[in-house]
Amino acid sequence: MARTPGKRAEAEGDVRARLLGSAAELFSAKGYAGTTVREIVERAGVTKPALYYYFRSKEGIYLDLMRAPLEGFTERIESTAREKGTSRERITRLCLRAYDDFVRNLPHARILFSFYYGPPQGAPYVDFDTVQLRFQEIVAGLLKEGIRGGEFRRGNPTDMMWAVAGAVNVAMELELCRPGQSIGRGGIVRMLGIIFDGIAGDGRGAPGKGKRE
Amino acid sequence: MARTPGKRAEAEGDVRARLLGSAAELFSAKGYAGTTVREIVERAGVTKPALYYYFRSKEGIYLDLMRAPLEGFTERIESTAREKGTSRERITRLCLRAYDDFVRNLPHARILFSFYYGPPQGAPYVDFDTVQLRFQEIVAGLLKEGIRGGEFRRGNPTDMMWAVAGAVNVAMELELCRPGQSIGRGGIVRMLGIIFDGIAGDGRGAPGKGKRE
DNA sequence: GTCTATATTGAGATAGAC
DNA sequence: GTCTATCTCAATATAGAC
Repeated sequence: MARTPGKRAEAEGDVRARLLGSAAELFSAKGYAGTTVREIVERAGVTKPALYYYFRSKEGIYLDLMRAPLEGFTERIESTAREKGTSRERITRLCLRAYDDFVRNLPHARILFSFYYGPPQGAPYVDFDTVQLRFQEIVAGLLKEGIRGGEFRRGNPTDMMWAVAGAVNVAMELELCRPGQSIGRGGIVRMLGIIFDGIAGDGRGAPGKGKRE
Repeated sequence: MARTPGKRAEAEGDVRARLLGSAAELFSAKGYAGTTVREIVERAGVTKPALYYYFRSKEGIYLDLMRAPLEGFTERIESTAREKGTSRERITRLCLRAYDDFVRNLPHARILFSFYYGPPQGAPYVDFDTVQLRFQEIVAGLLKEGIRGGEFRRGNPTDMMWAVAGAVNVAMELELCRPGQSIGRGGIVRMLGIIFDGIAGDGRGAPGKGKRE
């Protein structure tokens, strides 16, 4: 709980915080199973018992690490979804907000993704699905609104949602796996533009600008 | 090399093949680091020295396992890309072919994905990037052709490629992470339809069918 | 609170019999 | 070719001094 720093508060600051930072980097780079307690404490400049003192186990420091970035994400997304605008604007804004959150917590996101797409590696379960499902529901809801209001064509909102989610995923995955080639926020806006306006056309207009004749 | 089965060829067949199958399932389910050779040999109904006899190490069986599904993929994709049709048909066919290959080798694909999105877990490097890049190049090439030929609007073919790749990825990831909700080949065709024709429109036509007035 | 030193377990790998 | 039995090492975790 409330921590009273010991007699000698070292230059680098709180031992607990250093351990958390060290664990984030290592889990992110080498995975849960691939990271050893020895590495975590060495990078933090302390010894093993310090880790076992603050967190009860390797699982403990992992869970403490993952709690923070997931908390609040859903609230931020839901509040963003309530902001005004056309359906198109609101969907774009929502995707950018999710992407911003992702980039802001890149090391944590890397860990979450590696468990989502990969095996659990013996790490304790962290509920990522609920957050993701909520995002998908909200996008699908905005698409339905857009269809009902005549802003979008009739069609299956679930399929549309997956196309949108695919675009956001691609941007995140590039940021994760090919940082040099990342297409960033601009890329998301351009991909969404393509999804909204389509690739097929009269061969003269550019997507997002090509008006019907 | 050529294998001469020992005096007693057991009911279940080749020990080597059983070991490979066992390793595929376990690596796929628990990751490389999370899988022990003890588990592999137990599931195969043999003992450790058998594994070390056929493959020289844990790394050895892993590499033997991953070689097969990657070999030939690029050739199949390139040959598919040469088949006739409109750009739109050819892109759709290409995406479906890649997806079919993915589904056919699901356990191997799961392992590849877990290393692509996650940390290497101490497993030896397998070149997945080259295969993926080639696929992306081919899709981008078909998109450029479609633009040049007037079938598609002008626009950035790289952005279009990412939108297409995102759709294929989503279908693969659903198959991988939510098999019950998988949207399958039909889902890919519908998402590509949305990407080609766009979501925005006159509010009356359905994507893929909505003709200009 | 943080250390040194150690217990304990389970991993990958091998020697050598058959 | 496949086994039993074992080696070696590194991992998580802890006891106990300061």
